[in-house]
Amino acid sequence: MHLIIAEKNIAAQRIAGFLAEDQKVKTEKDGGVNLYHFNDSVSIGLRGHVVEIDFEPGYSNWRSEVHTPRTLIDAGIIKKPTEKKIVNLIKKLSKKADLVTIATDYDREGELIGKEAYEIVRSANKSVRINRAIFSAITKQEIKSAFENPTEIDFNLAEAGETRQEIDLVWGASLTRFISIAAKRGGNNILSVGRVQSPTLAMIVDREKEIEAFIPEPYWMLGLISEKNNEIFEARHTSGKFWNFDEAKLAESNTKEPLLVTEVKKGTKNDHSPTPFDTTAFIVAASRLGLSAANAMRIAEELYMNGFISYPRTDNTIYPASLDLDAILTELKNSPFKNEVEWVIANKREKPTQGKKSSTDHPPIHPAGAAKPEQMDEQTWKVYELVVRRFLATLSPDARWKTLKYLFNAGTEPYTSTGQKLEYEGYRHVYTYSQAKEQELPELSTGDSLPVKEIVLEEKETLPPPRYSQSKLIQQMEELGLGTKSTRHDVIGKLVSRRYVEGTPLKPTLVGRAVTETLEQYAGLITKPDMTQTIESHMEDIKKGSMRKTSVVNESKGMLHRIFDDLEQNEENIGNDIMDRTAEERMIGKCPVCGNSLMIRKSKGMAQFIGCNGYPDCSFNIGLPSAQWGNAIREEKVCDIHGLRYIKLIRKGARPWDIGCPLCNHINSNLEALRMMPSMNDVLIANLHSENIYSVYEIATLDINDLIRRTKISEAEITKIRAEAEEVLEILRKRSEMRKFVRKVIPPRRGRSHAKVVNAFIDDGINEIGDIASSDRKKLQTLFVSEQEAESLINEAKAIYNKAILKEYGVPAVSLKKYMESGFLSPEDFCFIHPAYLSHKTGINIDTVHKHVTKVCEGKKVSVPEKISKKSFEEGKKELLQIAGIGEALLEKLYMAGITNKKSLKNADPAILSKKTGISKEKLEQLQNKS
DNA sequence: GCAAGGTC
Repeated sequence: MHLIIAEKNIAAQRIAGFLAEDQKVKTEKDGGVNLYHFNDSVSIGLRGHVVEIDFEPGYSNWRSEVHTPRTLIDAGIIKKPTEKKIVNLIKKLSKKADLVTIATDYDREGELIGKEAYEIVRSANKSVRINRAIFSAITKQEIKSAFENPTEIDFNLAEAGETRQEIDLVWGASLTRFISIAAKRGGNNILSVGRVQSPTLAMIVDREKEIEAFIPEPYWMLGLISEKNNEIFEARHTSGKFWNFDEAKLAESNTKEPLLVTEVKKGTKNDHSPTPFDTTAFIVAASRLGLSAANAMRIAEELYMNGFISYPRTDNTIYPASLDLDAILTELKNSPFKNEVEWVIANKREKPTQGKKSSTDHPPIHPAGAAKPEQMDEQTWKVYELVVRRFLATLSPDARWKTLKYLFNAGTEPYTSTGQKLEYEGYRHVYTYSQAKEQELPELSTGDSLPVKEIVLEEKETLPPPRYSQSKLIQQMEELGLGTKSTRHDVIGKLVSRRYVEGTPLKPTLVGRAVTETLEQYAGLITKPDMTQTIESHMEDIKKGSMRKTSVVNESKGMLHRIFDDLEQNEENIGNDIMDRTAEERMIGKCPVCGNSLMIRKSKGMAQFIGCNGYPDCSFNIGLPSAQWGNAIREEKVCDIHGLRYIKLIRKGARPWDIGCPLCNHINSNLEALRMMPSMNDVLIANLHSENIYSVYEIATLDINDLIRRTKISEAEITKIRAEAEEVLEILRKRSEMRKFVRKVIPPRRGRSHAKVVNAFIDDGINEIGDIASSDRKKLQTLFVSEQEAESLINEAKAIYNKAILKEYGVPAVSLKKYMESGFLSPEDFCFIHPAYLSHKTGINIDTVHKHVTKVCEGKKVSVPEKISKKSFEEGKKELLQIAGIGEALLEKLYMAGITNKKSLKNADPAILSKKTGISKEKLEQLQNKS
């Protein structure tokens, strides 16, 4: 059997299709992994890397005294599978294979992924032949020739990839841990460091500093307005920017009518058709349609998976010869772009355009199938259309512009005007995105003498360089060799999620700045693109065989050790410095009570709140929703009323939760509860607010003398208000318990949030779980709850309610659990089921059962059953079991009816006993006779 | 919990 291993499922599928020729390919699914069988071959796709490197066990505790961040440098490194199913499947298939072909992508990572597959195969089959197929596009022609001329895995190239992996892990993990620990940050707030992310962040920080340091310079632009045959046009002074006002003024005063045409230059300008899309060019073009880099890639991947466009991760801007461009054109005739396609066929340029980069792994991004707008959402269609139009443009002739330039004299001053007109639209017929504009000028001849209608001297200022847009940053990263086509947009996403940068365009946060500056001071190497460039050149050497992984990695580790010498000596300073410089990020304004700073604070666990920096002297604070709903961060916007920064909660994979002004929010969310107090009125509320008391909780818990002093209300009155507040708190506590309960029992539905249900309950007077327990199904059904849900709500509520009551009566929790497990759920069960049965079923000692029963019956005010001593209970049990025909099962039934010994059995009325126990009358009489 | 690189 011939086993073929591709880099991804879709490649495996297409390779099978091409190699099978007219044979049928049979798809088999094995644990979510596809296998493609044809002839005597099986093709399977990896998912990129299926193994990952990590430190050997023992290094996972960040706070370890022994395994400090520095020790990661020399820690052992292991490979561990990340895709166990695929790895195991390959092992299984390898045992049956007599030839294995590695058909991963033809680039460095592809070679490493191939080597990973090779090692998996070898671990299961020591002797099978393993070769390598290389191809730069998954076309029939390339695949067939790759499999007819297989080569061997390039282990040097794969080793180059492993070198990069190890250096990245060791540097990234050790520095990330060090700086996070120094700045006392953990969990969601760690400070990450990496070969690619740190220089990228530094670029954004540097740009921000340039902008801050920028001093605008004034300059002046001199122009005039003239006309010919009622056609108005502008001319500008040939000096362009005047940096000196006096010079500009002089030129202005020397400008005199008439405006004499001294020269007319006519020409044409070639407007080259755009080159094929690589990933970066695609992202740039998509950003002009308003898409973020990550969105553009997500949509492109979706289009690719559906067969509408080719593989979107490529560095290639030259179509490979094997790509059948005419076939794609033919296919596109079935799309809404039929007219454009026919125009391209009729006007096709001799050779398609090409860019500078040809790489070996994938062709440029091009359409792969005809789509219709109905098959996808609007945005996806826009991206598809972009890819189609770009493809068509690369086959279309250049556009041509007619250019026109006039030179003038006005007095002693030289002026000029330029115009351009599209002479031949060329590719612009199909590629409608770029916006070069026509500039019309009237027809003039040398010697024409024209009026000067107006002279315009404008003062302007130079502008700072712009912040990076995502697409600009990606272009810059590519230029510097940072990241790859597949990872650049992710890196930006990482900087955003670490809260190093924010906004569009990208602006560094204080954290981003502090980390960059710290790294620049102590570990400059990791903040510069040079590190990547050095690694790249070493990888080139490893690939050629003139260097080995160990020496490159060891040299790199040596440098890292020297960095740590410095870092460890300054750990405290570094930590304090970062903490000081980022504190402001958490400040949201002045405390209304004492004027100190209010800060976003986190307590242990998920709790977060806004607290005063003056704590413990000032205890003003505002609660925030738990961090499970997102990390609280401040926004730019400031509240008009309170002067506090707005707050939002951010969480991975969720929309941000806008809190707005935390104090406004705090006031509003407490108003309803305040009004639940009978004595509350607007005057009292205003009084409390003016003292910065906003919640029922504060009224109930603040020091009473403090309360009196601040509100100037009499002690008697305050005591009454406080009692009311305590009652309201109790109601709120029960409501919140009920809210949690409802959330647990019934699932949310579209248009029916838990809040909606609970609010309907409260409006209807249902305030606590006990109210639900005593409610009826019909009533609940009018409150957004289905019949079934109503039933389970009531049942569950009863269980909880009963449990609470039993506890209150004094049944201890441990025993209660045993009763519940045996199905004794309500207080009634305790009073009306015989203690013998209770004891038998639960295994609880009869004395103890009697104690519990007594407590419950007294609590319920019903008579307590007669006590049976343990001794007589045991003896009775022995007696009964000695009677032939009575076993454990029958004994249980007898206990249910209160029969606990031979005597009570003998004296019982068999008819009544039969009813109570379900044992037939005849059988009972038989037993009575035997006893 | 950490990197960067694949892919979904």
